[in-house]
Amino acid sequence: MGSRYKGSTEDIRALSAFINLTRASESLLAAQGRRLAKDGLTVSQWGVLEALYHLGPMSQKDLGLKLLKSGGNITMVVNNLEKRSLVTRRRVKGDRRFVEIRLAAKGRRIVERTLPEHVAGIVRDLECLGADDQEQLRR
Amino acid sequence: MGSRYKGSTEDIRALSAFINLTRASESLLAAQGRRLAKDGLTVSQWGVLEALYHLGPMSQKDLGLKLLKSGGNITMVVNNLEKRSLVTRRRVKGDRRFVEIRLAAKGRRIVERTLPEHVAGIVRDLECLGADDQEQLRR
DNA sequence: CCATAATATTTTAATGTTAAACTGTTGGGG
DNA sequence: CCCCAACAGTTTAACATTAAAATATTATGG
Repeated sequence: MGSRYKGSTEDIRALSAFINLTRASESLLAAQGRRLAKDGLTVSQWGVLEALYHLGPMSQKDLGLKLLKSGGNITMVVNNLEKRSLVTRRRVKGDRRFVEIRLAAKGRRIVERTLPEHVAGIVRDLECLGADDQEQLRR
Repeated sequence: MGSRYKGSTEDIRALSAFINLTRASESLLAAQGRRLAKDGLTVSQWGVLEALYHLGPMSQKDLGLKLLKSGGNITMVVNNLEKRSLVTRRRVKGDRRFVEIRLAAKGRRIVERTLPEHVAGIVRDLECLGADDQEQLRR
């Protein structure tokens, strides 16, 4: 949004807040993307791997709910992870509609090797904000 | 990011702030996307139209700097706007490397018709935050 | 003047993203 | 028992996004 909209004071305040929130978020996400790219991963792929690592195997449906993404999107991201043998797909016995996604050994090794570094990156990116600001962000 | 990472208190605070910032931003952007979809526009297309409306004709290079997007991306978004006659492309006399993008009459009408409504939407989405919070967001 | 570096844009290949249509599978009501 | 609604996943079409290679144009140092 441009900064030249001629509106009320509240309008300008809201637009400015919107722009800054969006810019800050994009900037953090881009920084994380650059770090992940060094390990050949995208932000979405990392989201899936980390969810599986912390929560265990789950269906694509659950991954979509967890990551707030559409079913079609999860299919695509899981495809790309499966191609590289980072996760496995298995039809669920008993209800063959579901597919259970599971971290493969290779995927688990990558998560365990890179998790500390990626957490450290986020902490570093956010340390410019004081602890109070970070708390505030969690309103 | 999952909420189960076993790390220090600062780690958890930073991760939590990161998640909330990202979620909030995605949620606002999604709401704006839904509003824009009613007018057949995407968030990116709206960004270009609004920049041209408020700042006047400019090169794709400048659009990219303004919107923080890659050159290839601007080419694509402008293509889609050009197809629908919302903007025009013109090689710049004097330096034919540049392409000047200009709001077409149809594009200008759309912006003028929908700008107030989209600004109102953002204000509405952010009014859950007090004025102080919005100010804080502009740190 | 000219070879070459720099610059703006386009193209390409890969991934992400959604909505909507489509394919199987399951469960329930008649 | 069987039809059909509900549900999980896949596919498709359209758009977004980037990095990197390719094109075209301009500027510049020698």
